[in-house]
This record gives sequence, C-alpha cells and structure tokens, in this order.
Amino acid sequence: MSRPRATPPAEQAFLAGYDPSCFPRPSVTVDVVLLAPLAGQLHTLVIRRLDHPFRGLWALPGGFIHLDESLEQAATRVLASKTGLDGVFLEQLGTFGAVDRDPRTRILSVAYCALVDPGRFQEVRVPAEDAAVGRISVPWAGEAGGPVALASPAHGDLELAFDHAEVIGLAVKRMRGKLDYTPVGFELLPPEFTLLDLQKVHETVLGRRLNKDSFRRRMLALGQLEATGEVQEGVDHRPAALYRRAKGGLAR
Amino acid sequence: MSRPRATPPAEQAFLAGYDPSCFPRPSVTVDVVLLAPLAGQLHTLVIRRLDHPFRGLWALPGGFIHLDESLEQAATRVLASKTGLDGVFLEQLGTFGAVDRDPRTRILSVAYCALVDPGRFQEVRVPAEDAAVGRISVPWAGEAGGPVALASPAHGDLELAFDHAEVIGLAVKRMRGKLDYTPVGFELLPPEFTLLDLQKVHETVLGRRLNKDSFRRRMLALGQLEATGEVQEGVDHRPAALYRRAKGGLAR
DNA sequence: TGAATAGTGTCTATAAGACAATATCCC
DNA sequence: GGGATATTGTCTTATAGACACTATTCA
Repeated sequence: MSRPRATPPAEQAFLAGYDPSCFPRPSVTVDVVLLAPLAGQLHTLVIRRLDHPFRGLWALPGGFIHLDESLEQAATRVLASKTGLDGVFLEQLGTFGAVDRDPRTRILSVAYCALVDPGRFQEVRVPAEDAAVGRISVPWAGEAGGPVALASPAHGDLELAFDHAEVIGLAVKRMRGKLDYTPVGFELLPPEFTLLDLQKVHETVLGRRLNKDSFRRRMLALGQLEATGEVQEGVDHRPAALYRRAKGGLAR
Repeated sequence: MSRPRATPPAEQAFLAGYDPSCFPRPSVTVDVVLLAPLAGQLHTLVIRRLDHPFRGLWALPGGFIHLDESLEQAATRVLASKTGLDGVFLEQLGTFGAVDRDPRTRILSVAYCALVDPGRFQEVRVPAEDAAVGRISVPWAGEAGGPVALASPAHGDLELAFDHAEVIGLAVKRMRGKLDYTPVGFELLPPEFTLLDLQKVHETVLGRRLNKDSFRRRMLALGQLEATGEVQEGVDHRPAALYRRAKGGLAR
C-alpha cells in the first residue's frame, strides 16, 4: 500500500542526491517452501544444488530478489520459474539472517510458504536428477518448532543446504498454528472435497488423529463450507457429499 | 544455528573468488514496534523524523542492519540505542518489501515486536520533542488485520512515516493471534502480578472484555502460573494473591 | 460498618468425544 | 447380500458463562 502523500520540494532535492551505497547492503534471496499433503504426510520440493556452495546437497527453490519487484512478486517468480506453477497461495513465513548462514557473503533469506493440493504438486515437472519430493518428518509435537528431516523414495535421506531444515520446520509450525482459526487447510485441497478429505489434511498437518464426529460438526458449524449437491463417484462404498469453500468465507 | 559441515576444498576456491556485487542488493533496515499496555490500551513508541524522507512525521525506532550482526542482534541494538532498554522480549514480525515503500531507494524492513511491562515502558527517556508515546487505535475486530491509527496526548494524531501504520497493525494482529496459545501475555507484565492484571492485559490486547470466572479457571488450569504466596499491598480492598510465571512453563 | 474487589461453589448452556443405528454405494 | 464408508441421532463428559455467596482489606 503506497501512501497518498505529495513529496515536499525539499525532500525531492534530498532524494535526488541520495546515495544508496552509503550504508552496507546485504544480498537478499527468497526461498519457497512448497507444501502439499501426500499419503498422509506433508511433502515439499527441494532441488539439488549444482553450484557452490553446498554443491550436491538439497535446497529449497530460491533466488535473489530483483530491485523492481516486491517480495511476494519475487516468491511468485521464483516458484514459477523452478516449478512452472502459478496462481498458488503464498504466505510470508519469516526472514532468516544468521551472519554465517551462507558462506559466500552476508545473505538474508525471506522465506515463503506455498500451498497446493496433491494433484498440482504432482504436476510439477523438473529434471528428475535435479529435484526431489521430500517427505517431511517432524521430530516434535504440537507447535514446539525446530528443524525437520527430509527423505525421498528416490534419493533416501536428503541432506539440506543452508538453514533450510529450519525454514521447513518453521513452515510446519506455522501451518499447525494457523489451522485452528484460519481456512488455510482449503489451500491444500482441490476445489471440491469431502469432509474426510478435509479431516485428513488436518491430520496430516497436525501429525495426529482427530475425532471424526467432532471434526465434522466443528467444520460445518464454522459456516465456511458449502455443499455442492454432488457426491463422490467411483468409490466402492457409500459416496460422500462434496463440499467447496464457501464464497462468503467468514474470517472467524 | 550453524551447520557442522566441513567446507570442501573446491568450495573454498569458489568462495575466495565470489563477488557479492554480482547481484543487485537492496538496503535493509530493522524497525521495532515496542508494545506495552497502558490504561487499558496498547501503546507504542514513535520518533519524529528529523531528516528526509517523511521529515516531521513519526516513525518506529529503526536503523540499517550491520553486516556482522544477526537480524535479532540488529533489533536489540536499535532498541537499546533509541530507548536505553535491554533484555527485552523480541519476536520477528515480518518483512516489508513493497517497491516504493521508501522513496530513497529500495529498502526492505524487517519488523520486530518488543514487549515490555508498563513500568519499563515509562522508564524510556528520549528527548521530549523527538519522541511520542502513541496510543494505538485498532479499527478492526478480531484478527482481521490492517493499518492502525496512533494518537498521543502531547501531539494529537500522529501521522506515520513509511508503511509503519501497517507494521503496527501487523504487530497487534500477531499479538491477538498468539495470546490464546502462548504465554506471550506475561511479557507485558512485571514479574509478579495478580490474575486481574493478567486478565486486563488480555483484554487490552484483544480489545474486548473477558469473562472473569472463566479466565481465572483457564489460566490456573494451564499450569503456567505459580503462586508467590504473597498478596497485594496498599489496595483499598481485599488484596489479591500474586502470581509469577511458572518455571517449567509448559508450552501449551 | 460500608465500599470494593478476591475467591469459592453451583447451576446451566455449549461443545467434544463415544457409540449405536441407519443409509447408500460397489461388488 | 456383504463390505465399506456416510450420515444422523443420542448419550456422556468437559468446558465456558452466569451468578450467588462468602472473605478480606481499607477508610
């Protein structure tokens, strides 16, 4: 949001003479944690580093920001260029700035969380040798937080570059914290879904089982769900009703 | 957290030849929202800008980061240098990066929230003409979010520089969100306090009245409070028991 | 004694968990 | 019909809100 303010003449003169190099400047990157629920666990995409530093290790998709784009635009651009995805829900996670987090020079990283449903996640096509879908194992309960471990069927344990294990840990922690009072779970589902689908997403993020009856009642009582009138097809049992996110999704 | 990783020789050679200026770099500042509850409302400290840009308007205490300090160290340094406070609870709020948020050049701001009790807040001594304690009026309910307005007895409505009205808005929103499941309210109180003190802090942050009975039961049930065995002194009614934050304060 | 707030006990309304009963699909 | 899951309804238990009552201090 820009301020509707006229720049006074004295300030214009000052601005004309301003030298950006009068303060030391760090480099700044954005890194994107692309999250999707798959087979009951959160997964994220990491890319093998072909260059120094941390060559050969795995890193979140990221890149240096441009001076003519906002942080969110940078995250959108990086995600699109590395995965081909666009129109993805993005949320800023936090900024990592330990002095020695990058051995090259002082580099800050603004981390973003990107949420997609399993279908879109599996559409992502990147050279097989250079990317891995990592299953996130969270070694802590609740919202305690901390670094996490990643593993993939193809590459086994994925050793992460930089502080990316902590970045992914913060993403999981943030998701868990937001799930109770925001409709962020919808971002991890296709447009139409059953109540059990939604419950499984919650269970996947929280890492624990939920009571089915109470979950159903709570979700329907929130008024954020709208029945489509359709039901599942092709399941070998009674089909469940399909819901979509309600248009006037009240923010709590 | 630094990685316990030996740098391979090839990477050492690469690092020796790395040129930080090969990517364009923005300037980066930290801004600190110092929050304290006073007379039933959240207040924050703002400083009148003596230089361009936004000369004469009010801004959060802030400054450019140094390349040899972490972001949190920068926030600590800025807070200490502008207010004399140290040992304050600090938490990263988010990073603001709109392209035109600063008319000088591209400047990102990493915002931090600093929480103190009313006593420490009023200890802050800065030149009277240059600083104002702003009462925060929040024009939205719940956790909706958005910019807020500031006013002070001495200077009336405080027109804020940059995007600082949004930064303060995010601080309030974050505080409201965290209050339910973290002991962050303790940071806004002196070491010993009564249950009513704690309730008033919650009411101040949330901007609404809470049920006394239920609040008392809920807080005592959390197991994060420890009775000191002492009671209030010098009040003209039955003195309330004093509590302190429990040592083994269970997270949730 | 009266004003004021602290603290306790009890009742009610609401939400969560447990579980039984019935519904609807595919095979 | 059998297997599987959906959906509804009821019962029990935990928690929140409301409110009455007693306790303790100062003026």
